[in-house]
Amino acid sequence: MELNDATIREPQPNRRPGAKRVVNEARILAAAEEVFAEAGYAAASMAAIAERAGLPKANLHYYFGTKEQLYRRLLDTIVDGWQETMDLFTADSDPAEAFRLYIADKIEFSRRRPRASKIFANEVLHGAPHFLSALQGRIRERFQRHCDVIDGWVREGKIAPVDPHHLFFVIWASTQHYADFDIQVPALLGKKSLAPEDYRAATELITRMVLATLGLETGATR
Amino acid sequence: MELNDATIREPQPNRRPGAKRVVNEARILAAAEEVFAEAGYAAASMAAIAERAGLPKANLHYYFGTKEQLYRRLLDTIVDGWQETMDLFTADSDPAEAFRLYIADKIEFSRRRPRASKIFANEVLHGAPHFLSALQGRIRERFQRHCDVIDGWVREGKIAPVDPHHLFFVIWASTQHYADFDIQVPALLGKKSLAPEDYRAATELITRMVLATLGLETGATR
DNA sequence: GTCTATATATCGATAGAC
DNA sequence: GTCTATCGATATATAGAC
Repeated sequence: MELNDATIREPQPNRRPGAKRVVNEARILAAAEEVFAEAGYAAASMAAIAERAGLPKANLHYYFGTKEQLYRRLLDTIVDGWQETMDLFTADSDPAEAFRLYIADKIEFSRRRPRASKIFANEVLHGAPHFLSALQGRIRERFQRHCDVIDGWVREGKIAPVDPHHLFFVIWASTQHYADFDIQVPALLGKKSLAPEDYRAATELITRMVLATLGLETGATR
Repeated sequence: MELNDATIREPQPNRRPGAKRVVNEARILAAAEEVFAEAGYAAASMAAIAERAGLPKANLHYYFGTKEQLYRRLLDTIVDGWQETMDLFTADSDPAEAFRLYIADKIEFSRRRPRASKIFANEVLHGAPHFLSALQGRIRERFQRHCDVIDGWVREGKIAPVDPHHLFFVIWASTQHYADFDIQVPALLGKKSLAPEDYRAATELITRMVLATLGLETGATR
């Protein structure tokens, strides 16, 4: 379709066809992330998402079909970038530096996108009905390869013997705790919300715990 | 009321009056723990709880009034026993032994009552609407006293310097992970469900991490 | 105390006018 | 493409017979 007078009735004639779809889908996804994180999948309502997106409820179904399709689209985008961070665990990377960067990255994600972390936590908490097959399939396969790298470091004597699976479970649990429990943590610290120094304290403690366990502690805790 | 012929129409005449109430409330609470854990508060239905308890839906309202009252009763009983375990952190207890026992106890709770842990996690995850005031009040006060004990150990040189708040956050996150994420953990391990040795591996790793961080590692990892 | 029947509200999803 | 009106299902809660 050419951009001539025939397109004059289009709301934004200077954009390519479908531009409005892109904008509206982004608005809906942003609203959906908020509502799904606050309420959970089952309790989230399409009406609430529509209201927060500033669109009629029927538009959501026009763009995404069903509530489940909208949710899965959101869940996929969250998890896709999830494992990429783990790619810094390669056979020839420096163990201490790799764990340092990984933990800092995970805490930073908890600070910047707590809602994404909460959506994932809620999904797993209630049996991962939309995600179990991926978890048993591609997610596990990639996770196992990263664990193999850690096992290699152990065999080479670069780090103390450790079960990499459980080590990652502890790192994930600890770092994601600062997103998923971001109501409880400041409440127990007697604060209204978490400040940058709280995230820094968490990063340093978790890093120190991991490095000490692996015999990589360089001495001072900084 | 005497146990004479006048009581013959009672279903269980040998029990005291109100015994049936006790039995039915227990059945309802047990069913509610399952349904609330699987679905979350908002998505759990009184009909589902009634079905699992083997009682008509109206009986639940007769015994507990509203869905929220039933939920709060359940939440309170869960959290009440929660902090008691922390009482083994006293000024004159042995630090290494206290953390060893505490972590083992937390993992054992995750293994035996994963649903209780999930109900609590779901509550906090979605803003703790039924629990925030307790969290900012009595829970925090008691937590702070336990943190003061740890601070005392640091001043006396019994353990390496550490922020007790964040240390407990990491311990809670790691131990409760094996309940709240009990779908993900076996899936990533390539198992159908967690075996006793998995919980033992988790306990030993978390204990080792904490003791190493506090300078309490006795040498061999066992 | 127990349970059927139902009131009222809200859910996801869609038909159909524009 | 957009939005109003509405359908059928399901939610919490309760009235009232037993």
